[in-house]
Amino acid sequence: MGEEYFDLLVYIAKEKGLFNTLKSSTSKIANEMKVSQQTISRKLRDMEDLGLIKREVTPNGLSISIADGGRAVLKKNYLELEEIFKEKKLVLKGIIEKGIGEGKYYMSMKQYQQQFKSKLGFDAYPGTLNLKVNKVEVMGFLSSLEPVIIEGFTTKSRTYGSLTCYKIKINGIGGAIVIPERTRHEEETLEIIAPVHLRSKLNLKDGTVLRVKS
Amino acid sequence: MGEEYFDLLVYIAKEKGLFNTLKSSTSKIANEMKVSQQTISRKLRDMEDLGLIKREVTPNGLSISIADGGRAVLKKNYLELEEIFKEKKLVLKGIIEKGIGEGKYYMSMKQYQQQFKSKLGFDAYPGTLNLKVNKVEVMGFLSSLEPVIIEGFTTKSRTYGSLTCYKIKINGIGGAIVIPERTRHEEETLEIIAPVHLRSKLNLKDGTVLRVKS
DNA sequence: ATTACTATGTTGCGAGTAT
DNA sequence: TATACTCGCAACATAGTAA
Repeated sequence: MGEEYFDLLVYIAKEKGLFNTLKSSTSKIANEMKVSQQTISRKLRDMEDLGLIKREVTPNGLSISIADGGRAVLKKNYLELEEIFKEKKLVLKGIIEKGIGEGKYYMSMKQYQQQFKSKLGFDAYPGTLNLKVNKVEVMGFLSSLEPVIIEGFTTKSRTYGSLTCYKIKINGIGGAIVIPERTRHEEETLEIIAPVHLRSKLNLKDGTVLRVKS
Repeated sequence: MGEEYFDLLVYIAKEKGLFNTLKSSTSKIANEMKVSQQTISRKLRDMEDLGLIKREVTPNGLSISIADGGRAVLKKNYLELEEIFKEKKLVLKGIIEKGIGEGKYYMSMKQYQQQFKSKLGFDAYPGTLNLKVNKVEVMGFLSSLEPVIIEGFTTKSRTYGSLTCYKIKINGIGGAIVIPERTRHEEETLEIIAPVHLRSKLNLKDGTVLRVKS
């Protein structure tokens, strides 16, 4: 292939862009790229043969510009990487888990409820749906969403931490993923809130596969 | 460095994104990338050692996901290429040349003038300013601009070809670069039109260096 | 079927040096 | 100074095959 020419092609393009001519020397480029002068000399000759660059040798240096072939290689790689980074995961898959009851407890606090209403736009049903998910998939899914911070508070009996929420849709119903402060990073269960009791409304059972969308 | 792992990293990321796990086999990947099974096997092991991927070997295949190091490499390359492709040359430098008179001739045709007014937004002064420029710089400059096509027409005496125009600013005055149809590709002189006589308005003389902006 | 070892090609790198 | 040879060595790729 031609993988070994890519870095040098990027170097040239970064120096003077895709269309201008770079006046330099093999030793100068070699120094900056931390390889030998001989390697740069050989690579540039090879790249010229491959139609990646145009090259003109003068007594005291080189004139290098990127040829159509080189631009094509750069663009191909750019588009591939753009595809990778611009792709945002729109659906998260998980399996319904038996709730452990804690969600119901803190969900009922009016200090949280008021913020759910004002920041998420709905009165949350007092309880959470637990969804077992793949940790890395969650990262990809959440990374494209805007976090909504629900502030914590303290009562005379205990302290309630802040919550990070992400608005989602569950079978068309607007809800949110709720991640309590200081959740273990290895956590593989997400808690989901919604204005209705999702379990009965959507007839969900433990083990059901559920897809939520952003 | 690690240039030889880049293509494989891109392959994995394209398959399943930056966060999901790819279940495949060394021979399947080798087939698709047109290298040997042994090479893929070795490279994946190396990439795991380098912290580019996470890898799990099972009796009937592999689970591969991209690690933080791999994401860093991909992102670095993405940002470099984005810089190269997103950089739009905003200024084009040239030297005022003596006009050859032809511009003035066709500029006065009302069939062109009507289109200048409707498509470029100004009545063009009947004459062009000739600017000697670097061919490759022109390509970089024009590639980021929207071409405006002025249709050709035929009179009883001759045919007037279509013109490709690019709106620009010359010292703050809105004008356009005009490239006649079938211009020689090696042409190094651009013709510029504007609503005023640029030469007198801007006190330009032959040999003056002029910068036009998009 | 897998992955990955060993042995053997092949290619790339760079020190020395010619031009 | 510059580019670009030659050539010894190291790195990479692959065929065969073990596990």
